[in-house]
Amino acid sequence: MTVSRGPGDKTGGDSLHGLVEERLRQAAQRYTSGRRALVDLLAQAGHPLSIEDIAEQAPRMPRSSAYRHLVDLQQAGVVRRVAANDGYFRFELAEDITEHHHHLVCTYCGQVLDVTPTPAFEQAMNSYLASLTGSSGFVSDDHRLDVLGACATCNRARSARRDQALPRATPQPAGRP
Amino acid sequence: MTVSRGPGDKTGGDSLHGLVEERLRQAAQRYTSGRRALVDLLAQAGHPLSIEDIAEQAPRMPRSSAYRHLVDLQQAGVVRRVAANDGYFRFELAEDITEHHHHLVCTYCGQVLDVTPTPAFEQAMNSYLASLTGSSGFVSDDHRLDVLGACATCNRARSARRDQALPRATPQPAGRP
DNA sequence: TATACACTGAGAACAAGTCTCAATCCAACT
DNA sequence: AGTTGGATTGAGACTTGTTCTCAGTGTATA
Repeated sequence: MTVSRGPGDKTGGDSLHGLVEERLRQAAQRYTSGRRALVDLLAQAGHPLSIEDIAEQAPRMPRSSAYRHLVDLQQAGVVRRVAANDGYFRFELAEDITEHHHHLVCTYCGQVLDVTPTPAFEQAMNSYLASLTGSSGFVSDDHRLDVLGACATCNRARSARRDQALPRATPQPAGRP
Repeated sequence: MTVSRGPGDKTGGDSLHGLVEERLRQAAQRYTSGRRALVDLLAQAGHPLSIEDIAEQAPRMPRSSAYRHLVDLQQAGVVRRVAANDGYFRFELAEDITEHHHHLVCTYCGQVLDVTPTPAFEQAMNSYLASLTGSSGFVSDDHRLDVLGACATCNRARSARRDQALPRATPQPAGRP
């Protein structure tokens, strides 16, 4: 498997913007500069972005516009909204635009990394999902696997000083999560 | 695998309350009637409950108390808070009190069901998680798998009238999700 | 009984995400 | 070039799940 921090395989070159433009057109929407900037951000990040991340990297874009663009792009099948464990939404490009992946969620620093599963594991996953329908009647359209743990950096810090407990990321988010 | 709607294997009888009381004691907290009522609710549900579910089934309990109990129980390692795809939190008993399970999330009616994975799949999962450490340096403590799709009821409705699109659960939650 | 501290209820406060509305942009047509 | 209709945008008000505050109540220990 590969851990990526850049755009997925299918997002290289200009095919990404062509694809997005086509999907927006099918939804009777335009591919304006604001929306293009958002898609660029998501493609370059290579991992789900929070609205805070987006505001940092695109300070000129009002949040209401960012949220609206994300809704529009989601409805056009370009963006997927994922609920992280801290209760805040994060946004990423749809999997059929990048590629199927899972998330490595570091519970110490809060970082989310993308990881592409091995074919062997995806095969096991698919036969498992198929068996669900037989036993429960549940028909699966999609799945999401989040692996919780410590990223390489935090793990090094953790083993460097085993006597001290590392602080966890956002244990009790203040205000409305 | 089994799809459960009742308490997990380890929650039968009175061992559940003894275990919870012990964990609360270790956190210097009491196992009061309000907290016991919440634990009973979660154990009987057998699937993650929203604050709305809890308010329905325990109308006498103020929400502020319910939230506070859930925070306390979470800190004592009794309850786990899960972020559903609609942006609302749901609450369930910790896995080491019930048993390891995954979630079937119906994207039509919003229902969340628990499902216990097959040993074969869990074995594939474990070797996959182990391989992550080698390739990325990420050390996994835990994982969560959510299967998105249509539950048996919604799937029947979906195939009964293929010409009509079924409404999706909370596609655009009004106000603050 | 006295004391200390944990627990509870009621409601205020907070903030992520959504909605409203007036202004602006853009494509298509004349 | 000018018009027109509809999509897009920015600013800010609004909604509402969740957390915080505070005064009052319960409870264990001495």
